[in-house]
Amino acid sequence: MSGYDIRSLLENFSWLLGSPSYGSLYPMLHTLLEEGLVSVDVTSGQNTLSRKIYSITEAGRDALQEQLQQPMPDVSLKAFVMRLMLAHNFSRAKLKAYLDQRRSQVAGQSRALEPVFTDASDEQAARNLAFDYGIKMAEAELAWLESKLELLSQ
Amino acid sequence: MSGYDIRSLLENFSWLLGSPSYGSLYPMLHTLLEEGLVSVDVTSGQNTLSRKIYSITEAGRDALQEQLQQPMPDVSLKAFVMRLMLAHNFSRAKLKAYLDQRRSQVAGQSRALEPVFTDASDEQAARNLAFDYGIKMAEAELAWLESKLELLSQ
DNA sequence: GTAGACATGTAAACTGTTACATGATTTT
DNA sequence: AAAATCATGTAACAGTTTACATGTCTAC
Repeated sequence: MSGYDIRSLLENFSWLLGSPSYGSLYPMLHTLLEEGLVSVDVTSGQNTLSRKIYSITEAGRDALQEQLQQPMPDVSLKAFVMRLMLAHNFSRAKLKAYLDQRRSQVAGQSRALEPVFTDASDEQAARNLAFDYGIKMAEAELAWLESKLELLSQ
Repeated sequence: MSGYDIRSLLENFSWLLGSPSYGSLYPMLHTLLEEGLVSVDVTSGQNTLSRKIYSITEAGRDALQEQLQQPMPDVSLKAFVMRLMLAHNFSRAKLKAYLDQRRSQVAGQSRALEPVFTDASDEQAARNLAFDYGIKMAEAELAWLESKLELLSQ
């Protein structure tokens, strides 16, 4: 994909994982190119329009695989969605293990939220919106994980 | 609250909105103090333990109110959760309008995702996990918004 | 022909994290 | 008495955005 394409794709998910600005995206593509993790194919139109189509190389795929192999350092939603996008680089077993891991994570986060929620419930009902939201979103994610894990175990 | 307390609270939501490091949190509190948007009350223990309890000032509350008044520049989940936490600074009507606004936003984001989802569905089933996740999370959030809006309209 | 989308790129400014430094209190 | 947690803070570094700069293609 081109830098423009990557940004457009990521833009669809901006609410969940944010999307990089061109000021960080283009320099990063240059760096990856230097490191040989991606290759580029410049498709010129009639005139001087240069559309640079980047592709991942074998070395890039290896580096990605290695990254995905490591335990997730960041437990944020953003990190999860990013890995979900790269899920085709997982084997079926790896994907299952990953979703399993996410399930315990979300369950733990939800449990950690509950005491905070009930402790403040008498004072400010409005403030508890965020807690309620967190718990409900965690529930929804757990339901989604369950359904995907069921599909994978068949 | 103290800097430590603020971080602890935000830590509970780190998966949804991330929580700042002390390296950004403490300097920010110093800045707010200089600007008069917060005041500080130093509670010393027996020895030299300094626990600094920060409180929002009138000027701070005004500044916050003004911030919340403005249309949200950032449509990310993080920005939404942050505003939800500050919801007690909204009037009932403002809160309702805000949730309404969020509803159209999420509905739009979900709609924007759907074509991308179906377009690639034949190729890589694994990659579509992220799209499916996005759509299901949007559905769950819309359901949550509906329930809260119903409560507010009573 | 012009407005909007497509397309790439750089540099300054800003924001944030990481690593370090210090010390008290509480729990085992 | 050691370990974990509570508690605050700074400076170097890393990463990102914003603003700028440039030019093509497509639909009206």
